[in-house]
Amino acid sequence: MANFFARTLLKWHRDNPRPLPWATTNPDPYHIWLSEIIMQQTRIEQGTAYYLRFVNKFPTVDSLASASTDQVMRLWQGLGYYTRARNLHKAAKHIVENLDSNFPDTYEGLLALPGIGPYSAAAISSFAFGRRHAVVDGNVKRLIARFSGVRSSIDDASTHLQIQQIASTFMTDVSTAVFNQAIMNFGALVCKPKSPLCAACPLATHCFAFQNNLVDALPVRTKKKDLRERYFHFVVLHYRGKFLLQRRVEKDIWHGLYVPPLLESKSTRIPSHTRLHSFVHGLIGHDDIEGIESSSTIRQLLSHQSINGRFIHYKLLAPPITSFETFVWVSKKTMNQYGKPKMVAEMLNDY
DNA sequence: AAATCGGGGTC
DNA sequence: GACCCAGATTT
Repeated sequence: MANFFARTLLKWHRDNPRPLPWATTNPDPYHIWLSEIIMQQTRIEQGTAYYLRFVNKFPTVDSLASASTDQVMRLWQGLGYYTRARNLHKAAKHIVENLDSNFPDTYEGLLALPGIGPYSAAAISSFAFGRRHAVVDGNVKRLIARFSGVRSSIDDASTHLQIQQIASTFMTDVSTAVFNQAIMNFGALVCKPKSPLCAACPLATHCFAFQNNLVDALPVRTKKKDLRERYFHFVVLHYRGKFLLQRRVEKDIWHGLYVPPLLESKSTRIPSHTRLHSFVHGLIGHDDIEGIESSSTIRQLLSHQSINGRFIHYKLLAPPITSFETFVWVSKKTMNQYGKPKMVAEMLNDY
């Protein structure tokens, strides 16, 4: 079975090339690493443009390490899961400062870097250094759950381990890098989540799900919980051609991005005049302001939250008295230096 | 083990 | 709308 799987998979791979900018005949570990971090939980079609921008702006790990946090976050804007960007930057600095700018060339060495977990350690160690570690990503879990008839939830850690072992068995006696590339491509292009191409699938003759009419029932996934509704009232303070942005800090969404100061509430209802003025006073030390306009509510769905955002604009009638370390007063021009969440970037572009 | 972290494409 | 993506990290 293992022999059939690998032989068939690799033949399909030869017949169906999928050019990827970072997968060249002479792979650069920096390029492989960069691509793997960017592609975590991201479709190739979405992430490739970001990869090209990063590798163009930061051609080497040294150039990435010397960049500012704001530069990195700005380039990452729109890609989501921003902890990836901060860990990418942290790892780059670590490699330059402590590893003489050389990437670890083992699975364990890579795993120790921030932002690199089991999948990325397997991917980078195999693609860049030819190490024998089978990758297990969403594609591989789905494909093997169907092919081998894995009935337990692919979200369980024990199932993940089981699939990892099956993949390792299938990988025997073939090039690790080619096998890993092939199995992910196959999962993405043939054994798709919805409407997989079973009629054209070369593995179908030995596929448990196909033979037992369970293709739509596998893989089994754990039901996810409902979204948390949140209501953000962004307060946009305008003063002499500039407006205030604030860097978001840890333990919430959009860490490291910049947003107008926001007042969170339990409903879509606009906060009271009193509460808004008190909030502004806490920010700039006075509330000598004049309301300009308020937007309607904009809804943005995240993986675990539903954000209902509203923008309330004020003009300052006196200069700000107080400030905070996270504040930046930006103009239309300088605002582009800072990474912002989608709904904030769109509001500023439209305003 | 479960929760958390974005945004976009696809059906 | 629901699902899911070259997952990792924290709780």
